[in-house]
Amino acid sequence: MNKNGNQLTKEEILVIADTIKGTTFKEISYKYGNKGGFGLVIEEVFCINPNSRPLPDFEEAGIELKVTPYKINKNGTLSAKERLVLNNINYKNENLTDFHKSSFWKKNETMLIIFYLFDELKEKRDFMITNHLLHNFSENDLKIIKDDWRIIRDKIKNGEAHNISEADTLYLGACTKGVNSKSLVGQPFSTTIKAKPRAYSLKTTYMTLLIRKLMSKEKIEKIFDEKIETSFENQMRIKLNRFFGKSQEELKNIFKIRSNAKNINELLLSRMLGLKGKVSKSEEFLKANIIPKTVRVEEDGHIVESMSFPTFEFSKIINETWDDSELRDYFESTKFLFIVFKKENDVYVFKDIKLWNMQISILDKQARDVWEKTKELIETGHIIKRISGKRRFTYFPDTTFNGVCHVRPHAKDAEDTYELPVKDILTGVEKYTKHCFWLNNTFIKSIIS
DNA sequence: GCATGATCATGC
DNA sequence: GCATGATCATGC
Repeated sequence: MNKNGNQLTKEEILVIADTIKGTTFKEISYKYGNKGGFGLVIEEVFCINPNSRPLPDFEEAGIELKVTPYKINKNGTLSAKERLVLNNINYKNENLTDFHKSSFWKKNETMLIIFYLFDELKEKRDFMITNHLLHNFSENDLKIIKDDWRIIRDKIKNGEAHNISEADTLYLGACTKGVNSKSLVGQPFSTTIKAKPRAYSLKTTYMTLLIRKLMSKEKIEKIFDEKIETSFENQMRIKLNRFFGKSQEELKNIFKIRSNAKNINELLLSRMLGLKGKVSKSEEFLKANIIPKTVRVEEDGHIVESMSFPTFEFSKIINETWDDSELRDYFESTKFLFIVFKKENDVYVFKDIKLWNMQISILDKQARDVWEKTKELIETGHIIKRISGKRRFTYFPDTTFNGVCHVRPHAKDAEDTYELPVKDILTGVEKYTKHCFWLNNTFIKSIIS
């Protein structure tokens, strides 16, 4: 074997990668010496020294080495266990003018990704390396990643490095990277506000798709076989152009859909984009973690309904802190595609689409306030305010609380409940109708217009 | 008329 | 059976 990993050729690297396929970390470190973490063990195999240089690990071959876990879900599908964390972003030194000169591109243009199977029932040293992939970004992925990079770059340029959210971008993220959430670093375009240290990363959902394409046979449809020329959102708009202005009924006729399912609009969008399956199961939506949502606008421009999200468990929320809460994680990692229908001459007409994610400043202020208030009410048993006939009114934050979101029932019926960790003071009930966080209709209107 | 509680329709 | 997406319905 070559003594210096930096000098290995691509072919030599792939040969070595083949030799560790099907082995556990225990077996490898027995053979090569145990230097600690998984990444270090693998670097030992390839005779490269840990470094944080701006160049790829295999300098000559131009390949960066990555080691990452995946898992088998309860339903048998595979998922990445975590995002793939790449190089740190040095806010002050990053090249902010040219993507091809950025630290991201210089280091990660080509990656050898080694996958190991995570299993919570096993000890870490028994995890097995099962696959590897020499990864180059496809043309369309690269287009999207360049746009993502510009979004991150613009935040830094605008002195907004502290407001970067993973959901701002589609595939390439800028994840926080610090010993704890309190460590902060300076940023070049703001003298007053420090930001969390961050690293480039490929989103968990992006990694999941890589894994499924590599290891499972399931067919995943792509929205874009053609080259993406403009932004992802605009490219979809171009595809949808001939359907704007058509009513729901017209669209149902065009695609011969008879269903009255409540997700009919997602089905229609899928057909309009030329997909056989659902748009939420398309490669692009899965990779970027985009959830489609219907918005109905009335003739005068107002929106009647607020927007629901998955329910939360009362007993879970009280054991969370905001920073590690399910709600924060959800809005920090999820993008939404609003499918906008507007009422015209008594029918709802397909108007437009809009990609949206909650900005960090709103997430960590208004959404947090609603969450903290909700947690406090559950902890103290202040749930029911009064009862009126069959209806039970609660203390949960309502639409007037701060104009962004509120808490309301979201269940099959009133008897569809989760346990309350603390009995309700007024009635003594120990379980309550499932609730979720809702985005206010007025807030959605402000996003759409 | 709007806010808030309640519930529907479907698919997995 | 239930999560999900969506909308209905009551009463203030």
